[in-house]
Amino acid sequence: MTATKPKMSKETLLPLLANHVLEHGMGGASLRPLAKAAGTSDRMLIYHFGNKEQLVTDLLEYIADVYSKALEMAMGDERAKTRQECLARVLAYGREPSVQPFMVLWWEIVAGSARGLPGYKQAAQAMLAKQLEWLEGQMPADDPDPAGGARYLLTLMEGSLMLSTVGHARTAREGLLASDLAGNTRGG
Amino acid sequence: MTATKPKMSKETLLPLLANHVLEHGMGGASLRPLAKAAGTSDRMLIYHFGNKEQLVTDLLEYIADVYSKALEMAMGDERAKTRQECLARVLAYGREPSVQPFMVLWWEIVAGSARGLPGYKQAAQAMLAKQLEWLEGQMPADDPDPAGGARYLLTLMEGSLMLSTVGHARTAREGLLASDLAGNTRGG
DNA sequence: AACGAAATGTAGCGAATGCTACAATAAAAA
DNA sequence: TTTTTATTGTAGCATTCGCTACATTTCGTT
Repeated sequence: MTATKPKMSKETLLPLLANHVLEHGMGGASLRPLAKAAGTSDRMLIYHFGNKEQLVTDLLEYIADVYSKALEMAMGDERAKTRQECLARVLAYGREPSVQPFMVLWWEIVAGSARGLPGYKQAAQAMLAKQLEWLEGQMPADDPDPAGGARYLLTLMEGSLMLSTVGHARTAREGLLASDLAGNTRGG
Repeated sequence: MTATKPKMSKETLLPLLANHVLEHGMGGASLRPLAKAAGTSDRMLIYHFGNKEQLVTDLLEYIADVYSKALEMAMGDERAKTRQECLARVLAYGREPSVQPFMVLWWEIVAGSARGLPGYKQAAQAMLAKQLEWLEGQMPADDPDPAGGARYLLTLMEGSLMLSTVGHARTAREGLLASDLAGNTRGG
C-alpha cells in the first residue's frame, strides 16, 4: 500500500510545499511541480488556497514561521562573552549546511520584497524580526547597549552573508577584520 | 515617419532591454515583452543573442557595466574627511531616486547568484568590485587602513540597504548609530 | 439507507513560454 | 547585374502557465 491518505489541508500541504520551494526556489514554484511535490494535483492546490497568490503568501508565512522555530531551537541559553563572539556564532550558524537552503531562499524573499510582490515583505520582516530577537538574546550580559549592538551586528552580518553569497566572501572577511569587532590580538 | 531604423544589433538592443529590465525586473523578462520594449520581435532577439540564456548573460553584463559607469560619474574627486562621512555619502547615493531601479534589480541579481543562475554571479561580482573600488577612492586620505576600511564600510552599507529594502530601515539606522562610526557628538 | 456537503479526478481552456521552419527582403560582393 | 549573404516577417509548434467546468467519490449527519 503506497497510499497515504491522512486527509489533506493547508496545514498538511504547507510543509511539503515548503520543502519543494526550499530546494527549487520561488521562481520555479508553479502549481503543477508544487502539487507533484506535495502528492496532489494543481487542482487541489487551488481548491485549498484559492489562487496562487494566496498560496505563495501562506507559504512564505509558513516558511518564516519554520525559520523562527529553527532559530529558537538553535538558540543557546548562555549569552556570548563579547560582541565579537556573538557575531562569530551567528555567522557560523548561517554557514551550516542545513540552513543553506534558507539562505538561498532568503535572497529571493529580499528580491521579492524590493519588487513589491505580495506576501514577500511580510515574510522578510518576520524573519528579520526573529533574527534580531535572537541576536539580542545572544548579546553579552555586560554590553552597554544590547539593543543597538544587536542591530549593529545584524547589519554587519547580513552584509557579510550577502557578500559571501555573490562570491565576495574574502571581501566580507576582510571587512570584518577591519571592524571594531576584529580579534586583532595577533600572535596570541 | 515614426520609423527608426538605425540598424539593429546587440549594442543597440541592450540599452533598450536594460531599460525594460530595470523597470519590470528579471522575473518578467520574457522574450516578447522584451522585444516589444526594444521595438523588435522575439524572433530577432533569438537571432541576435542565440538563446535567452545568452541574452540574459549579455544583458546582465551590460547592466553591470552601465552601473559601473554611473558610479564613476558620481565619484567625486575629493575624498571624505572621515569614515563616517564616507558611509554617509554612499548611503545617500543609494537613496537617490535615480538609482532606485538599480537597487531593486540588485537584489534579484543577488538572488540569482545564490540560486546559481548563469550570468548572475559574474554581474554581481563586477558590480560589487566597482562599488568597492569607489569606496576605496572615497576613503579619508589619513585612514590607517583604507582597504580594510572600505570593505568594512561596504559590508555595513550593504547590510543597511538590505534592511531598508525589506522595511527594516529603522533597524538599519539604529544599527549604524551603535557602530563605531556613529556621530555620537550629541547636542553639538 | 438517504441526503447534502465536502473533497477529489479528469479534461480542458486561453494565454504565455522559448524557439524554429520557411519565405521574403535588403545589403553586400562578384 | 547576378549571386551570395545577412537580416527580417509570418506562422506556428510543443510545452507550461493559472485556472475552471463538470462529474464523481467520500463522508458526516439525519
